Amino acid sequence: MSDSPVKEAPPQDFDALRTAILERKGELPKRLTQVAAYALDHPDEIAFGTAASIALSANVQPSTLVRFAQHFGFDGFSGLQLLFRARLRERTSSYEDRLRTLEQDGAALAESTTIFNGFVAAAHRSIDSISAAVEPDAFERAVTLLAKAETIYLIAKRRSYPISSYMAYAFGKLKVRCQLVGTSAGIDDDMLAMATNRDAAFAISFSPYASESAAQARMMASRGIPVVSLTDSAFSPLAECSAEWFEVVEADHAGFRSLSASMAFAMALTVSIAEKRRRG
Amino acid sequence: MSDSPVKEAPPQDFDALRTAILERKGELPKRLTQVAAYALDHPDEIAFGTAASIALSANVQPSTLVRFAQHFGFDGFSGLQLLFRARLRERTSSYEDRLRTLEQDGAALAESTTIFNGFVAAAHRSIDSISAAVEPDAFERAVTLLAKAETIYLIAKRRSYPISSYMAYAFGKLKVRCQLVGTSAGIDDDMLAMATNRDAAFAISFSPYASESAAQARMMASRGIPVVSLTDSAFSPLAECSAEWFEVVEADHAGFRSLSASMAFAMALTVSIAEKRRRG
DNA sequence: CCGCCACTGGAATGAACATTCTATATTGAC
DNA sequence: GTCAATATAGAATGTTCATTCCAGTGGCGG
Repeated sequence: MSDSPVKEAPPQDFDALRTAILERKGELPKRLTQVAAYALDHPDEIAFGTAASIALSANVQPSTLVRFAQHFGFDGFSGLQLLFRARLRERTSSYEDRLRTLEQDGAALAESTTIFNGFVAAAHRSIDSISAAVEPDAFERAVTLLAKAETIYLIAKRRSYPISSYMAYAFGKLKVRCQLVGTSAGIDDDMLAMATNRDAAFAISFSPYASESAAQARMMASRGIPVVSLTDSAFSPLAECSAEWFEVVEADHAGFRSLSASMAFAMALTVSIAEKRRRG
Repeated sequence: MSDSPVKEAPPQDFDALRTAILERKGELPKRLTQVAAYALDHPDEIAFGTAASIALSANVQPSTLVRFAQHFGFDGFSGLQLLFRARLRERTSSYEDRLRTLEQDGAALAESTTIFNGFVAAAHRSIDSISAAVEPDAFERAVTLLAKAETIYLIAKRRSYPISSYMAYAFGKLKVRCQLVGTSAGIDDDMLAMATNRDAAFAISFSPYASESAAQARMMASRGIPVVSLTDSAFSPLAECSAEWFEVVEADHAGFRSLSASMAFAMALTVSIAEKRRRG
């Protein structure tokens, strides 16, 4: 009893655990060695399975798993399992742990620095996620579609507007004809009315969706004008009326999103379109 | 009872489920739609969480999750959860070979894919570089300076305009008074003339520098109005007349720059200012 | 205006689960 | 060879969880 409260601290991340296991694997009892080997060989099983199912496939008793976890300082098996799950999550976005370290520093730093670091990390994650989410084939189809349009109509309101306005600027430089919709009040619908089916539209809208943008995109689609869209959820009203649509989930910091990933996407699209045109 | 045993078969993999959800999202009741949106937007949460924890963060009842799963032919929530877990298992590998394609650039890939990858990589580099280049102390001083201004004048033309327009949008949401300069032709100087030394300005300009922006910033400075600026070189005309200035070098791809890093910086600044004000 | 039906929230239920406990087995020392 | 100490198996326990059930609500058609 006298020394049991002196619990050694459990490893905080998967790598630390892995190291600890390898260090101590020589001095571990037979069954625990067995568990150790199984854990390192089948980490996914540990992450998803229940104690019973893991015990079965590792040929040990469930209680052995618990004792194994306790040997490494965890309260029980569940605590250990968390590390295996966290590992799977982070596989996807390697910047998540960096973000966490940044957030931990928070205490000593000025608040503005914390916010800055937060946005930098969020931007990184967003860009990782967009590069995973965009299908090269779909992107190519969207480029083809927009490249053969006579005029590209850019539909965007509110938060999305800065993106379309930069696209309009770049299109101008690249000598691609485009029409920015949503700039000054009132005349939007008149401009859209001039679109023919030799044109195409690119719409951007993030939650909460501006109902106008959705309505305008739908209208274009119903007139046979192909619509490509960028949005943040498969549930966006834009998705259903678009010939091609892309999902970008901007990671947020404290509820605010920077448009970093969307900007990268928009530029890639813009330049790709111009390039495709230039080649005929 | 007569037809309830005729259960429709549940989707067998994540993509099938996703498709099914999107198909039926129109005819789903309110709460189930909410779950559907949450599920597609936060698949990782569903994979790892418990029904209770997921219900909490999706703002529904646990029972709703079960009903949702049953609507799609599963026995219960657990069956649906299996799909989300399977997806995560598979993604580990698919994410890795996505990275591999990113590296073996050019060879067999469509040009648009190369361009896309290029912009993603450029965005990453830009953000890395800005997080290294911005001095926390200078950032803090800039925030302090702008936070105590009555009105913040945002000066930006051309390529920088999308950034300032997003800042203006965010400031609006955050109830910080600001004035966007450079929007419609002609009245800029009149607006700036109204600025007092209780105000402040934030100017953005990248090479090739719009001479107007530089002139306007200089004019503000000469009237004792503090100017903070974001630019891409120490030789920028903005640097010399600014109380604080920051350098962001957007990595370019094929000569075109996305504004990813500038956007992250702008949002960090905007939110920091609002936060500082809120605290008094 | 009334009654029906689908939807929803919340509590009740029962199953699955991790953990603990105890009897038994194994190991190593003297 | 015997004893002590540690490890292990398997049953018992108490908790957490998904699921079910029921009452209340709102909307729609008669």
